[in-house]
Amino acid sequence: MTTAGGRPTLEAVARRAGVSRATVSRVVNGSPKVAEEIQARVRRAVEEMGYVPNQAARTLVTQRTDSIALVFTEQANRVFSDDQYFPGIIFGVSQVLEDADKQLVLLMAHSDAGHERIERYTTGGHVDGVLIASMHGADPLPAALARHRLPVICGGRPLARASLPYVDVDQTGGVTAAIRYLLRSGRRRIATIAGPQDMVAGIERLAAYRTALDDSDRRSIVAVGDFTRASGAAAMRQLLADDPHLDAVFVASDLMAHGALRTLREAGRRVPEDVAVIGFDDIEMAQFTDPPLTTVRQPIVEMGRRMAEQVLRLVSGEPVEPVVVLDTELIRRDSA
Amino acid sequence: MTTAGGRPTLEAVARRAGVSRATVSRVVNGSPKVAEEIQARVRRAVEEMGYVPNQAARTLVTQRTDSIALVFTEQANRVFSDDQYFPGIIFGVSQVLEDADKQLVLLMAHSDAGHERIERYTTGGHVDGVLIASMHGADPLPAALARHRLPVICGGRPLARASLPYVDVDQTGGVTAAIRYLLRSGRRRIATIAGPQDMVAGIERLAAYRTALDDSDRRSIVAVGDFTRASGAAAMRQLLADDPHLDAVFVASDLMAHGALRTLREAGRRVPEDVAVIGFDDIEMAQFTDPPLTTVRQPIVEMGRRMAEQVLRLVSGEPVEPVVVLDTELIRRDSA
DNA sequence: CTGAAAGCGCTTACAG
DNA sequence: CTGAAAGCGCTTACAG
Repeated sequence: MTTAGGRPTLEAVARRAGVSRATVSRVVNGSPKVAEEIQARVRRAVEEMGYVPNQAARTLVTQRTDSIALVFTEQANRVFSDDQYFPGIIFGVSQVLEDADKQLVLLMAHSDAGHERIERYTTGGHVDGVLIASMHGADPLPAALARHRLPVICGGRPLARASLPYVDVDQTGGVTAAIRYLLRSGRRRIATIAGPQDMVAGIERLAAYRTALDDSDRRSIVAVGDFTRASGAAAMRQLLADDPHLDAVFVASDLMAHGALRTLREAGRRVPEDVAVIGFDDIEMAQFTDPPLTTVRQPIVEMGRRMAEQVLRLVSGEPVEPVVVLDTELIRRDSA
Repeated sequence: MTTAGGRPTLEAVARRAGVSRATVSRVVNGSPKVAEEIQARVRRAVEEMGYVPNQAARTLVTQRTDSIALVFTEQANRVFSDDQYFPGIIFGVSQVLEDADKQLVLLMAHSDAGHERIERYTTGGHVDGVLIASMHGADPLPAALARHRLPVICGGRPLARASLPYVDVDQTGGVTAAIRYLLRSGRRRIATIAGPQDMVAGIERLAAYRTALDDSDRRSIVAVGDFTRASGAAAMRQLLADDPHLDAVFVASDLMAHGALRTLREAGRRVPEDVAVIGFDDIEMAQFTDPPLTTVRQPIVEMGRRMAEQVLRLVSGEPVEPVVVLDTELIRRDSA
């Protein structure tokens, strides 16, 4: 009694061990109320036959999949660039899921059809819970998932009205620390390169920049990028054209800051003497730019970990805090 | 007739449409031999009830999962750094799988227990095929999978004796082009920072460097890194200590080259005047280093795509070429 | 503590 | 073209 793939079934193991299917099932699932001796016999049979439970059959009856989906809906340009966000989140999530013996199913959508496929897949009972790693605009997915009563945790505050539990970093605190530092060190014309304004991280960092400047009565000088280096380089050119006398720039991601640094070098501006630059992220690269980048550190891997922990809690019916905010920290290097 | 999760079943749809389960199943699966009118009736019922087939039930009978596993067995330091390899492969694979309506299941192992879990999972009938993205040493996983007759495609030539189909880039061609270029431009002491010597990419790039130098009768000067920036910076320091007069260095990855660039700057060496630097990868960052990096471009996303295409072919019973090698190309910028 | 039996939600020959 | 029925490989009350 083996499957088409040649794998032995519960039935086969039971026969070999001279017990019923039910007993083998209990042993395999670690039920305590099986006689020692029989347990040993079953275990031996399992071992000898290389038995592995068929997950589909198990899922069909238990209604559990032991899988968690991690959803990225993102354009090529960002995933493709060496943005640290994606691998960082994936890494954190996979660590926690690995410990919990859950499977990580990665769902990526690069198109509308892909979006629909993701909705079908997640609401189709393939996974026990969903992690949404990045959202653009008022993504309808979270609400759709909530309607199906699927446990969902978002990375970053969802922009849609639906209130779902999420994990985020203290964007405002980080940006405020950066701007205050610039102010304290005597910078007078502080510009910013903002992130995409359809993403909450982009929106919140820009808002925090504005608020921090308002307090100090400096005027804001803004260009918008999309978190890639190329966009940072272009935004810096625009900023320099808009205000040739700017003496500082807060950049909403390290990658964009890297692009801005190149533009500044090409324009003959010295960093930090002429222009101070502060990034956001503190990816490894920040230590290797010229000059090394002063930046706001956000704990991306930790964010992935917390998201995974929260969804696991939800899956097992425990309550979770609706909002988890992780600390950010200004890391001083040489660029400001 | 709905499931515990509240989702409607085939049975429920059939009842509503006034037909049998078999007929609904045929319509849902696109069987052509169902009367037009009945098809319409069924489709409407499906629509109205928001029916989505239960994948577990389907898998149980068809023995297909419509999922493909992508396996990474890697230390934290590499996944965690902003290495382009992982997201690039994931991106390429996910594009192809998305088009084929297959699911990407990401399997990561950071520990021995994780390794075992992956073997259990993949051989346990959860996926139709496996992609192994990076291997260290003579990883036993490929052989284990082959034993279970699971379709497997490797990224890079497997080091273990087992001969499995793989997709790779033309490592030797790329390295040779780099070294010859250095030679032609009159460099006399050409060092290398090699990748980890338990990975085939590390091994082959070093071997190609040696061969190319042998031909020219220059002696080799070698330091070994692990593909991270920090290791590149350290290796460069060692190289400078070993041979203060070196005038060129071929670095086996762009990230390590970035680290090497910083060390050279700290040591007061000008690039390319004093020391020419050539990297390998051509990730986005290479355009933004100071100076912009001359490097060997390898098509990582394309490699992911090809791996996915191959495994899909295997899954559907078609034959595949045992070896696919993608071209590499020397990209000239300012560092050499 | 152990087993017989029902049932999870599908697909697919087999009849008609 | 359509339906009744068997069966995929498990888990889990229910008896005993």
